[in-house]
Amino acid sequence: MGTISNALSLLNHYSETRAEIGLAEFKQLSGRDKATTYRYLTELVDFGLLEQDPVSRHYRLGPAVLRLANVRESVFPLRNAIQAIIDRLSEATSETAHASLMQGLTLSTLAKRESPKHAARVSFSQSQIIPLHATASGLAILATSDDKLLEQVIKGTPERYTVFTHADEAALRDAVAKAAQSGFGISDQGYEEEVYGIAVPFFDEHACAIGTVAVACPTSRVSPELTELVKRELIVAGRASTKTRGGTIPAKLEEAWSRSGF
Amino acid sequence: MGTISNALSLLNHYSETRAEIGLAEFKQLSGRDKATTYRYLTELVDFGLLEQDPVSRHYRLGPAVLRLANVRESVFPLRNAIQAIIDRLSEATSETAHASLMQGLTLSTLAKRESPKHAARVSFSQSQIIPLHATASGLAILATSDDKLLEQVIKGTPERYTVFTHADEAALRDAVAKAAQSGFGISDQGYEEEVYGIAVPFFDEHACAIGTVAVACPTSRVSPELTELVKRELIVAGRASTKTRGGTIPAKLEEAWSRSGF
DNA sequence: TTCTATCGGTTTATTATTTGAAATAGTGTT
DNA sequence: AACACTATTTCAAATAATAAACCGATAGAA
Repeated sequence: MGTISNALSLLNHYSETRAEIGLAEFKQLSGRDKATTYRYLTELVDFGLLEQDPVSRHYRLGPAVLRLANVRESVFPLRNAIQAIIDRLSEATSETAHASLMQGLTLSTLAKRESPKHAARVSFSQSQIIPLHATASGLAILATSDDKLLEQVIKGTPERYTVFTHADEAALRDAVAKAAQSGFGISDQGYEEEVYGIAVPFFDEHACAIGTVAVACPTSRVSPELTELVKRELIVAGRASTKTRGGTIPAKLEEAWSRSGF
Repeated sequence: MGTISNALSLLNHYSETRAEIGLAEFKQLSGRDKATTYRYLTELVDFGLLEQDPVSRHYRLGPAVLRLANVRESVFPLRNAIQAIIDRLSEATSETAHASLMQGLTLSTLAKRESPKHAARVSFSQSQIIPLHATASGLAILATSDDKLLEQVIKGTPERYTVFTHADEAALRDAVAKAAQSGFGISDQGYEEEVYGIAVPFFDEHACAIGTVAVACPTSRVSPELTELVKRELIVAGRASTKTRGGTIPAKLEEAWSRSGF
């Protein structure tokens, strides 16, 4: 750990519940010399990563973090980052992977990749609008969102796509409960015949599910080994997507995953 | 300038038009040794301010900037609210509007919007660091801040950007005095040719100017009607921004505005 | 008031770390 | 094979960190 890392690590002491930190407190937190801490702070202020309250003389996160975040988003929006995650997910599982973003009461595809490993694979339209009640991604969202969302979906009289679709209220509630319990949204031919999907959501800074990453494969290829691998990779992808967004994963979901043995 | 400032200044090379930068390019840009540059970069990557593309090995702004921005916004919400104000301002004036925050002796862009009404419009880089002496926003700040700020700017030998830049002390003092008198910072091609800007500051709870809202338009489109409209809308936007921040507008500025007939 | 303690900020000499330049390896391109 | 680039090493020279002391302001207690 060099000087830069030491100085930057000061920034990690800020959180939603810690907006301002004074010099003495920083000296305490970092364990370094007061003069050094002070020099770190003034350099961070000079760059704008921190700013100093003129009256309390305490330090808080500065305008530069906003400026940099603006640049990153305008140049490297969420989509590109998620695409990379999806590519990796598809590569690791040798199956079709996709990411979607919440859009009203549906999900819209954000990125996808079909693995070239298998000729028989699930194909996805980039422009597809995905219903919440009939897909793995939808169940993952419903299981980790406010209950009001589920009630809205039920009120909208979910469409039946296949004989396996959870089109009636009881079946849907049951599927959502199962997803909440396991930490994975799973759809066995609920949207299209012969397609088995597994999904996990990713989250924004309020631990609110904003989208999903998912893997879809032909039912003929489903096996305990494959689902185990897919689930493991989905957790990685879900974490990465959440991190990219600067979000946090709710503790409930982490618990569900560890209940499921991950 | 210490190590930290040197390392952080690498981040300033990113902009909307520069998403990824490689090691050799950074060495060029920073003028430092290759090994040092490399050490800087790896430390910035470790913290997450940068991330490295696994294939091109180039560096781009990392997830930490989003995380930090989220923390700052959740604890000190400003950007989202100001963005809405800027959108409205741009909509109402059919011109490019932007907001900036004080950062040391410069301003850093917080939000912007270009009106789609005109094909010929002023484009703004989100990453831009704005000098105080040459821009409408800067003059608005200088006119409503402690005189010490102006003295510091003068001591810093203001750079000349165009033939219109108030680069000498007398011209700058005059421009600031005019801004204080009228209540508006105005820059006629002081920073960029063909760009006319008008700005008003917004304030914190100590009636201290912390940022600006501004409108920029091509000089060819400037007219009494437009400047009148822009000024009216700027006052609205400045009040709204100040209110969002929980600040108060100094009586002096209110008087200047009413002197100007608003 | 005066004494004391705390906090932000600054200085100093000594000690420890970082830097720069050059040399070297690996990698992918032309 | 030559080239351009990232990555890593070496070590004398340059720079930063440390600890301790000190300043000035502020706040509370005697």
